[in-house]
Amino acid sequence: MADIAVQLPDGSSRSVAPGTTVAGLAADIGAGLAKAAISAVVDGGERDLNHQLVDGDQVEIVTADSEAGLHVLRHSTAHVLAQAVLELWPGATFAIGPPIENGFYYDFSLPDGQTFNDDDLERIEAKMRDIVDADQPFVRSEVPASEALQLMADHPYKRDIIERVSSGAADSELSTEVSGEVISFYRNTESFVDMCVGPHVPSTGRLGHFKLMSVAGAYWRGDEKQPMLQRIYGTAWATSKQLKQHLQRLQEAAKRDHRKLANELDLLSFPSELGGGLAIWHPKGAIARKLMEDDSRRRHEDGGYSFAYTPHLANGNLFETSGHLDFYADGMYPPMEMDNGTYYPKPMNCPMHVLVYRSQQRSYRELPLRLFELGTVYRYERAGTLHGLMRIRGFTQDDAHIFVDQEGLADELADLLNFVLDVLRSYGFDDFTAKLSTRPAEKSVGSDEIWKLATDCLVAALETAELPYEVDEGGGAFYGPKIDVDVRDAIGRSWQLSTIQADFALPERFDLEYVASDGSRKRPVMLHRALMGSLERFFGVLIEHYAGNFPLWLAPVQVEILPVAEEHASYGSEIFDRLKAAGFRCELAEPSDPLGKRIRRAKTQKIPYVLVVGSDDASAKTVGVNPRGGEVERDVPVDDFLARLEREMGDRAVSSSSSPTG
RNA sequence: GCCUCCUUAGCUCAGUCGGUAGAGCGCUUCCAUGGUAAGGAAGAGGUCAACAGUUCAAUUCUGUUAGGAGGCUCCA
Repeated sequence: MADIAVQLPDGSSRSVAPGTTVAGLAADIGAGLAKAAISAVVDGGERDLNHQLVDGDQVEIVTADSEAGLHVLRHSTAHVLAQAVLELWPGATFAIGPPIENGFYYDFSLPDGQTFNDDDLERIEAKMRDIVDADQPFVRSEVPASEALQLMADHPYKRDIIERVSSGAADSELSTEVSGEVISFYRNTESFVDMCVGPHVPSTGRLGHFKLMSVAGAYWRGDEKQPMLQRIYGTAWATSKQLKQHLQRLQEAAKRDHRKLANELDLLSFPSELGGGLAIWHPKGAIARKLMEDDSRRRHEDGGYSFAYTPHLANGNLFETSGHLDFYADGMYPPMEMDNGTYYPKPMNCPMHVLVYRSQQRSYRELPLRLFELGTVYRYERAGTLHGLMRIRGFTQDDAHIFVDQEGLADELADLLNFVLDVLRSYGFDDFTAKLSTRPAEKSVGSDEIWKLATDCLVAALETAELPYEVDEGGGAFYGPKIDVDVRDAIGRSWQLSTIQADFALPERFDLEYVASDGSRKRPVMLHRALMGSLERFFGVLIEHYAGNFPLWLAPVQVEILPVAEEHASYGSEIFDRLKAAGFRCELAEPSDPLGKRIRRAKTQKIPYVLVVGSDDASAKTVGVNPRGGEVERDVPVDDFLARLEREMGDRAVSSSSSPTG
């Protein structure tokens, strides 16, 4: 029989004997590849290593160092998890177990309402190691749906999947489980078989660099009304080194956790007496916050914004008109009955800014009218969703509402996006991605023309700013399109911070107008935008981004001055006075504790500069400089050190000196 | 709201197979005067998250509540 030819990804063709499997092809190409091979993509479809090739196949061999290969490893590890659980808990049933970022999970339901606890994870993991050591093959078979239902007779969730798939109702969530007319299964032993599209590693011996991480509840099909299953999360990698690195990354992230650092650096706290999701800012956190607020106000002043102040409570009528009581009541704090009205803590600032706009007749000459406020709002977030500063019930937005005519929309949005990026850059973020959310299919307010105009302007702004973006087609709110800006932090995590949202609904609801140049009454477009989002959350992100090492301008204490001994105390306070007069935040540590102890204390507080001053310094008017993360420098003239501080402040130094008027 | 886990001194954590508790840091006082990451000693500090139940006895076991962590769901 003649050889068959298969195409490789580099465009070359290779002849192999008929009946050759993917594994055989890999071995034919090289021993290294044979060893690294996990699965293959044949003519666009994922296949196992023992899949037989036919003439003309386009073959790409997948190895564990690729994302696809890791996916297969993780998926196979999930099967091993399921096998272990089903062996350890007779009568247990299983649902789905897909690979996810960094690992996998599997959902189970245990008999008699049993649940997993943390100790169970160790038992399960030990059982999984046994299965890996046994090097069981993953044997594929394909059967029609009717037979599949019999095979999974004891597993109602699997049967549910089969029924949904065979009726064509399956969604993408199940794409790793089943697809198509026939249902495929992978059998590892006489007793363990799992329904699965595959592909899988050839045998469990290929696995092993995994760790079970946690147990959690998860609703069947992600639906609150469905039964809650027991989900086990694990992480899995191609090598033990990768696994170790992943666990180290988790540790690094844990070290930066803003809740931990906020406590260690005495920035703020969440006393239980206050209630969940509410923070108090301690003096050191409050200084940083004030600096952020001052910086924000200065930038808005320079950027042509007018300021507004609005109260924390409003009569319910306002939120009736704005529509928040219709659409957002679940997110609002409960009402207070008083006088002859019902009052609510405000969940948004926008209705109040609308009232500012409407307080007088507006002319086109006033547009764009930009109203800015550090506005504190209260939202009822469900108890289980609260998370430090990241998800909180009372918070302050750097909120602005811009009222603009259609002619001015394009310029305003372009300027606005630059303004956003400038602010983010000033906090050391430089890796941005954006998401454009467009008109939803179901229902929306506003004409086709206005939607098109606003969306086009947003696209133009993104392109002018050369910001990479993806489009969430139909993902916008019913009242207008928006741009979300994500930033990547110092350890590569992505945070959604800024939002620019067009709103065609509120101007309508509040009947907003301006007088156009031809004397006619027109309706403005309203833009909502927040740069930092909430100050609280932004500060949380900053703490993690900087790992608590705030840049000089933002550090609660910028310089710690340590006189070596009692006799240097007066020189120490001389330095303190000079730095303070120059506008820097300093602390002078009395020499009652040993020098080493005082240095350690300042270092653990992550203070940017520790100055040690002794006899040499007093006579020569110098300081010893111990910079955060740098080498000790001796005999630095005080003037030089001051100049260095001022340089490092950059354009933030402006806030401490009075700007000329006139 | 749901699932799992957690709550012991100001902080970080031990511990008690049921007989009301310890360490380090921090704080106070005394000694030590030290040139770049923890000097020494003494002292104060706890209704073992709260409430209820079982028990001769509960910080420990059980239940409820509150708060926290990780998930799920939610985030107009």
